[in-house]
Amino acid sequence: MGRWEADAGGRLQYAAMSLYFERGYDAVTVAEIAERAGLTKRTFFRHYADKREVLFAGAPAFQAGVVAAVAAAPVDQAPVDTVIAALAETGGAQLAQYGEWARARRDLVESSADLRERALIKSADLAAAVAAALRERGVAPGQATLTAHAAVTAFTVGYDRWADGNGVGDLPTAVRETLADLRTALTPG
Amino acid sequence: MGRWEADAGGRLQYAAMSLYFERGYDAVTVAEIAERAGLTKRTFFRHYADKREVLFAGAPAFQAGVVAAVAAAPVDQAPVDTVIAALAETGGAQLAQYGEWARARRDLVESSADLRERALIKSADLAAAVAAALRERGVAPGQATLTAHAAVTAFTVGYDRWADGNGVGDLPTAVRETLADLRTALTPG
DNA sequence: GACGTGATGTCACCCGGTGACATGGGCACC
DNA sequence: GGTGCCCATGTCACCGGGTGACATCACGTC
Repeated sequence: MGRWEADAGGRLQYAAMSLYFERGYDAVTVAEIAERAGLTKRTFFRHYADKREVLFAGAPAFQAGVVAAVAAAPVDQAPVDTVIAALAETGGAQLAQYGEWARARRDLVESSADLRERALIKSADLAAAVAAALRERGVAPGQATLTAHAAVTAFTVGYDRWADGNGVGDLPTAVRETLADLRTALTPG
Repeated sequence: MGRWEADAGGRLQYAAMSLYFERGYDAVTVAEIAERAGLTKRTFFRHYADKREVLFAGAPAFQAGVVAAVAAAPVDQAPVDTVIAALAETGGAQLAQYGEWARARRDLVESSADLRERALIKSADLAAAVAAALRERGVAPGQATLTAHAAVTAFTVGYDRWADGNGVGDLPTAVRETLADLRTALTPG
């Protein structure tokens, strides 16, 4: 490897993020991203399926990590606790390092309907993968779906709260507290 | 009213649904939809913001109905029960009538990533509106967000279960049962 | 040193979506 | 019963995202 300038995908990602932050998502064109990375529009689309996907490059690795953690967890706890632990720890390992970047990225995603949609489907896909992993462990299908959705909701809201604080504090702790709040919200009156 | 052929929006919606069902979402072009409705592409975009939106024309009314039901509910119950009742009853009134159509529509949405994204953001917007309505009633902000998300999840999953059965059975009942399952899923082990 | 391979470039194209401006039928108002 | 306004629609030109087909070119291999 290394015939052309190395790490074309990484350069494209960096160029895209920089331009999105500078000008806003809508005002940036794929041709401009490619140009800044020293490549062409066509090559951009060989590395990223579309203009949105470049902001979610880490999602597959995160999902794989969570699924692996669920599969490897001991079986002596409630499924929802297994999933929350997997999300909190994988998140702490792969996401928390970005610290204050998290908030800027979150604000960017929130600024565009297209990006919000893409973020939502990433969460939905994550929930579906987690549900499948739970079924693999013998959890009833219906319970697996609901458990996965609830845990991912707790994670997403907890991550948001953590990002709101510019990444100070512990991400896993924020997630676990959010799950506790979710349980409170569902307690019958 | 009635200068040109009446109900351009409705004709466009009917033409779009027909073509989507006939050929699949991706294989249909906006120009074709407009042509079948006896209009032009430009007019389509005056009635619907984009090619996806035509499938979610009822969403604003549904959201408004749910928000109104939440606002009008008695205050002597847990917030999550208020929201579930609002979702179940508004859903029963506005959605359940479609019966077997529901499944076909659901399958269509599921067949396209673009449509799945759009469906997800509609749910997210609904949850945000419900959360706002809860805060209006004095529910703490954090609890409002989580309550709304949980209730919308229960509604969505319950609706899916109901649609899987081709719309037989009672939608509100399916939703309430799903909430009960969600509570079970979150019970600490 | 011919050859295959794989990442990139080039080019032409389709389609979703929009801005600007023209058209023409109904309606109010005189 | 004209006159003029309003507004839904049509027309046209354009931009940008996304793709298919084919060329190119550096590198490793035999």
